[in-house]
Amino acid sequence: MSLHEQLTKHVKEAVSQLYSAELESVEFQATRKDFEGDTTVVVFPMLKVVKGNPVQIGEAIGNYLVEHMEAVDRFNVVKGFLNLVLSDAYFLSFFREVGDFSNFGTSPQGSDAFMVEYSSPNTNKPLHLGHVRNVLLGYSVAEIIKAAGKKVYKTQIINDRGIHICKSMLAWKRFGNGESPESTGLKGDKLVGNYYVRFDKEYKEEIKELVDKGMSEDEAKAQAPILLEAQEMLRKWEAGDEETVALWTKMNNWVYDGFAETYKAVGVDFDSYYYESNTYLLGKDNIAEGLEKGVFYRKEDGSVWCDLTDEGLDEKIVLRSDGTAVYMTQDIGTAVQRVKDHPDINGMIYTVGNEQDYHFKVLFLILKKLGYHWAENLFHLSYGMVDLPTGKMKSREGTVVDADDLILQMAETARTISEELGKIDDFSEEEKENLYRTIGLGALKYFILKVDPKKRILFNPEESVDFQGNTGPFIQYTYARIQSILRKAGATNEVPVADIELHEKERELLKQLQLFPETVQSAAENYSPALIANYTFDLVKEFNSFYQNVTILGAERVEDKNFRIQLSKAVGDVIKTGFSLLGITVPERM
RNA sequence: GGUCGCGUAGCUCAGCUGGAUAGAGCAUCUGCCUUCUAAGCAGACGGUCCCAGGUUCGAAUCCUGGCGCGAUCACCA
Repeated sequence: MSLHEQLTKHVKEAVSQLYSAELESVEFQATRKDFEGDTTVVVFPMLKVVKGNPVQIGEAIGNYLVEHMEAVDRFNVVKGFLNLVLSDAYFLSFFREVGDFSNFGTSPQGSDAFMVEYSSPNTNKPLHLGHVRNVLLGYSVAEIIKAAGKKVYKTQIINDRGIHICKSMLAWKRFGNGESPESTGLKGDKLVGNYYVRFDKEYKEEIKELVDKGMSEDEAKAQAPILLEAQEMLRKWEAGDEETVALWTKMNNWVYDGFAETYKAVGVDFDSYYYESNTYLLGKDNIAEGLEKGVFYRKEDGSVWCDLTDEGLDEKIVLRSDGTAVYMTQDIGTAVQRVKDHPDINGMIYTVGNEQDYHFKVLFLILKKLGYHWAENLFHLSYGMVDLPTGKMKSREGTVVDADDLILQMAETARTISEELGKIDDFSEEEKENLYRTIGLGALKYFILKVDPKKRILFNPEESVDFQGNTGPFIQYTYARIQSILRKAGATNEVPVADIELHEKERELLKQLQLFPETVQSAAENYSPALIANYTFDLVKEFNSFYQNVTILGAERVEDKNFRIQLSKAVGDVIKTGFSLLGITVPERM
């Protein structure tokens, strides 16, 4: 039973015995820094069932708790707030019970399985900062859910077909002179991306020419020869034209190789891949099924619709009049297919930008109407755009922050700072490069994940990302600092923790450590890596304060020294676990 | 125009299902390395929580109406 559960029980008893009234629940909050106490019972809500002065009620309950609970040492009442001071024995027993903190806060895997979709790129351009946010969020949420005891499948849907893919194919065919990643030394996704940009350039020139000849802007956009040719290419692809499909396969593979490199650099992975070229025809059976069930209806022209006006939404098309699939059809089919492929799935999380909020609202509703049991557990992990000071990023116009460049740049910043500090001069070149990458990625990931996903992020490449204060490197630094202490301390893990009197800073640390498991649960329930980031930051701040104010290795009494070393190790373990949930690794030295 | 999201210190952000004098970091300014890593610690400065009503013993938080920013309203994906 957790402390709050025990307290709740006793507070209810107290109220029952003293006032013969029954409380529904007891409200707690963290005690404010300016008052003495470790946790606070709020008396005000009790006034509904207990008549009287909140201070007196607080005093009475406080006395009862001190008498009946060993964990409660003493208390004070301010207004309607009953501040409880917990006993050292309570904190020490918590610390002893956990013992090994290396997996503290995480739950063993249960049978409930979830699928997390993220990344989901187009195969006509390299990954940029927007994808980075997506990938980091998706990966982190997957790890958090895993830590909360669920089985997780990470997946993505790859948009590998369509007119936009044909555009880069066509430009390469026309202007590429047979260039390849090997011949140019370019990453495959970069090479293909260049041709996508090239297409747009040619397209714009053709439009301009046509407009100069007197055509209207709209007409010119529709009639530009290069566009017509791309559309023809798409038709050929759909018809299975050998040459087109071969080119498509070749160029997509270049892109996949490039993506794989980027994913590896970022440190994310996937358990399965779904390709739109395989799934874009899916869903028609589900539409037929829905028609039978009366979930959908057919219009005169043959198109099929879902009426969502009762839910406050519109009517939504799910199948074109010519019988072909739309985006929605495909997404219905893909979802069903995924559950077929993984029968233990009981829910799915889609990491997709907030411009698709409406789409997913509709998709989830339709899947529910179709009666799938797992449709109750669908979540759109929606996130805000990453904007630059100059405005929105546009691949076609080349105004993007490239993911690979960004990672390199962050590592460079780490190098500059590290070299100035000169603490790792004895490292080999390879060790140094690894460390710079670790720190650079730590800075970038933390920068993005500490923010509520719903909020837009303004990324200023000039000002870059901080390495001080509430940042990844600050937390990594604290971890390295702890490891340094542990190296100097030698092995003390097996020494039992004595019944010592706790220092204020030690109490604060133990309190913070205690919060970790519920933080992980809460992060999983809210799909929020930011909760983990903020928790870890608070823990680290607390530790640094402890570190600067209390000597660890220099403690006079050996019991204090042993405890402080073990406490430091526990904090290090939790930092490591917390950061692993954000996809951030921690260095032994920095 | 309809719908959804966001609006908290100069800047970047925390503030869970309403609770004490609204918190961090950056920036600015003060101190602290002969002692466990100063990417640190201790402190100062900095706020009409967008505005106006309402509910409540109590509102940054909930409700209503405005304002500002963004997204979205295709037989596109």
